Amino acid sequence: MSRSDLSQMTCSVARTVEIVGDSWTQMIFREMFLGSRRFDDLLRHTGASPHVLSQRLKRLEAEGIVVRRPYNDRPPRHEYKLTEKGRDLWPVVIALKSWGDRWLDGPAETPITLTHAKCGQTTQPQLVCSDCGEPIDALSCRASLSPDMLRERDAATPHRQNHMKSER
Amino acid sequence: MSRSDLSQMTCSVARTVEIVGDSWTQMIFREMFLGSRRFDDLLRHTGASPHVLSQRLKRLEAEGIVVRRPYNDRPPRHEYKLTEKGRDLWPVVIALKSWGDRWLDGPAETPITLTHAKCGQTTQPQLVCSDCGEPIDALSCRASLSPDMLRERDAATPHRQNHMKSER
DNA sequence: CAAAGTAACTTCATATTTTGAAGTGAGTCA
DNA sequence: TGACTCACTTCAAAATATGAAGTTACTTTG
Repeated sequence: MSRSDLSQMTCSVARTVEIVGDSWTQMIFREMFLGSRRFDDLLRHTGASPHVLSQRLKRLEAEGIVVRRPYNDRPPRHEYKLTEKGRDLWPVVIALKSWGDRWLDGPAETPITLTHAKCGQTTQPQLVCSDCGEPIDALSCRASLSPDMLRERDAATPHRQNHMKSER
Repeated sequence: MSRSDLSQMTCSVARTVEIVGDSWTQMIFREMFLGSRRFDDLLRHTGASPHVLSQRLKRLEAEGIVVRRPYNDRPPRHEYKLTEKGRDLWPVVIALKSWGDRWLDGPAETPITLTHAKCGQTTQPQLVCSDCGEPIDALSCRASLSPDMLRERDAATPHRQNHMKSER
């Protein structure tokens, strides 16, 4: 039982990070949202090693985020597709892209341009309040924690315990 | 020059992932958005080891995402704060939280509740089109890639080169 | 004023993971 | 028959993480 087990935490951010919080997984999502389906395409386009890609895809499959299925019988060929659960991670990738476009030096031309099918316009997705519809950011929101989560956050970590308390 | 160098890529997602695409960094952001400033608080609340926390904070400081500054001279004490560049990563953390709340089994009560200061209501931030204001998702958008990025994506990776081409 | 505590780290030995290259197997294509 | 493609697996070496313990510079408590 190495590493602090994020998957058992109360916090939904922690549990999500445990599943999708690594570079290659995030690169895989970018690629899948751009349309890659096949192992070799993901390999070439993400730059991951075959070993890492294989591990990540297995994990994502086990989590129900991608499905692996044959698209050809002879020779046996497989493709990986995002499930609805997987497609719903789109906002994560978009948030990464938006931040990079704004804050990192890059090419003059935005590397990925999004077009909204319904309105036909180029779009830069924005976060808004579900209640009033106004744009929302870190400074305009207050977070409150459930009792369970407060308890968990206050608990001491394995290393660095509270030595003094209760010899009892 | 180990590992494929994501920081040199054209894609803004790749360059962002290189900086913030690991579990502990993402846990640090969650914590800082919840108000933690001090090393020991981040240590306790994220569950990271001191070594990892120290490395990550140095990195984030070098990237201008957090600032380290004294809040006390005698004894010397420091705090870490998000810069505007750092605060602007809020949508990433919110996207992770929203996905976790929707898709992962967790406690009945949402561990983190957000309240929008301006309208005073509980909110679940949503992504909308910057042009028409309608909710937007993976299926309602089309991505197009810049020539630079297309070229990069098609290039062969270091391992797995194209052996046959151009004996001359 | 000595002992205990606290914040913010660093160091260290061990364990785990990643990397990059090479290999494998099933089947097609020329 | 031989070359090739896809989808991986295996491997050794390198990099990174883990968890415990130690360090430094002070303050607080008895």
